[in-house]
Amino acid sequence: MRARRLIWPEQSVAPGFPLICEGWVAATATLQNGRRQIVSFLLPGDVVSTKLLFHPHIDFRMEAITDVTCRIFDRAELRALLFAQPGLFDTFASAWTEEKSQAEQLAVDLGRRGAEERVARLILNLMRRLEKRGLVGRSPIRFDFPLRQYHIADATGLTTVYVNGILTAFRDAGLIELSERSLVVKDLGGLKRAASD
Amino acid sequence: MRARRLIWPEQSVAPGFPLICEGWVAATATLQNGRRQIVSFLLPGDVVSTKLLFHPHIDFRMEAITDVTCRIFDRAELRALLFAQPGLFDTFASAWTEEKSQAEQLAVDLGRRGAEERVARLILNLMRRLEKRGLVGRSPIRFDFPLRQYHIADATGLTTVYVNGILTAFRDAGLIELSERSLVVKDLGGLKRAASD
DNA sequence: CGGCCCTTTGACGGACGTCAAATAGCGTGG
DNA sequence: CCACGCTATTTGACGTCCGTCAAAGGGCCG
Repeated sequence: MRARRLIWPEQSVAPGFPLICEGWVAATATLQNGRRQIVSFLLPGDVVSTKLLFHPHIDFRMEAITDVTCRIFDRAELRALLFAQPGLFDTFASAWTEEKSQAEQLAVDLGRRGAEERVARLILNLMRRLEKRGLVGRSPIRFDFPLRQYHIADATGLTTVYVNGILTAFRDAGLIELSERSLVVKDLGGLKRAASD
Repeated sequence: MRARRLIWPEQSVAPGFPLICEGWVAATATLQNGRRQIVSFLLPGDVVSTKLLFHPHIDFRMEAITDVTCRIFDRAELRALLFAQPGLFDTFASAWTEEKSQAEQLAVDLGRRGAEERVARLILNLMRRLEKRGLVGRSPIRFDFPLRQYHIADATGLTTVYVNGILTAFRDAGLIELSERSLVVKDLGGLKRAASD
């Protein structure tokens, strides 16, 4: 699927159990007044949502940030496999747990953290998730970062204008470099400190 | 367990798979700087967390709001039962899905809604959940509401002072009556409007 | 009756949003 | 290859929502 395209609209029915192979996807909620909140980013290797195994209903607008390829499994088939293989079920349970934990952490961040903390934590979270996939380069710490500033704003509950100020502050403080859809963490300790983490 | 007592501290190990029989519980995250965020309220009939079936690790501080009684099931036993009875698994999957959905909705509210909306939505959410259990009286719409204003503040990411202002505004607008740990919704339509819902 | 916790109220401050305009990138078509 | 238009970034001035601080009532329990 092409970048910046809607993959699935809100309240639609998923065609099966999709897994992201390449690219980044945003799961976005839209309110009446037009405000948007990104509930999660899906990275390569991520399942769209574990709940789709049992409820084919998509809760959020799914939007391709980059070009995306995904593979769609058959629900019934996969479900049968899950019950047949004990180890596979545990893997699935872990993914499930991880999803919920991410959502709860997001709520805590949005409820009780300041703007800089939120942005710093978003960057660090994405970094950690990409690290598990071997998608982060070491010395310097570098990874693909296709998010626009409005993605960051929608994910952190801020405005693009304010996010922009925070990013330039981070740059000026020598914490990160960000250009060409690529992010370099120049001062990991400093960034973690900004994230209170 | 007695009201206002800690049931389980953060990062502890649950003794099994607990179900709340009576009373209200708050699942709370605490940050270094002392700020708190309530991630969910547990009402009578709620499972503490579906993930405890597979990972006995408690992520949040569990605090009794009222006196609480709960029943603790054996993990292994329940897990076996789950795979044996097909219908039971679906019920479980629904509870799982519901938990995640609640967490995501909370994130959206905290990220993109104003203070009044958040408070109104909290009240309506609790009302809907209590309704399913038959714990809401009709004409007038009335239910037990044991939350202190600081609970509301911690759940909505606000301060007690500001929450207080909102509640008096709701009272002055004739939307609710709140006293003696009991809440009457006097103008459901108005409250829903305040919640943009 | 006294102490503690909770609620209520007011004045003030700050973090973040809004509005606006200029600049910079980026893709598309001639 | 250049020109054009759209979209994204950047910057500044100003506004507002909500937080902070402080103090004065209420309620409840010992």
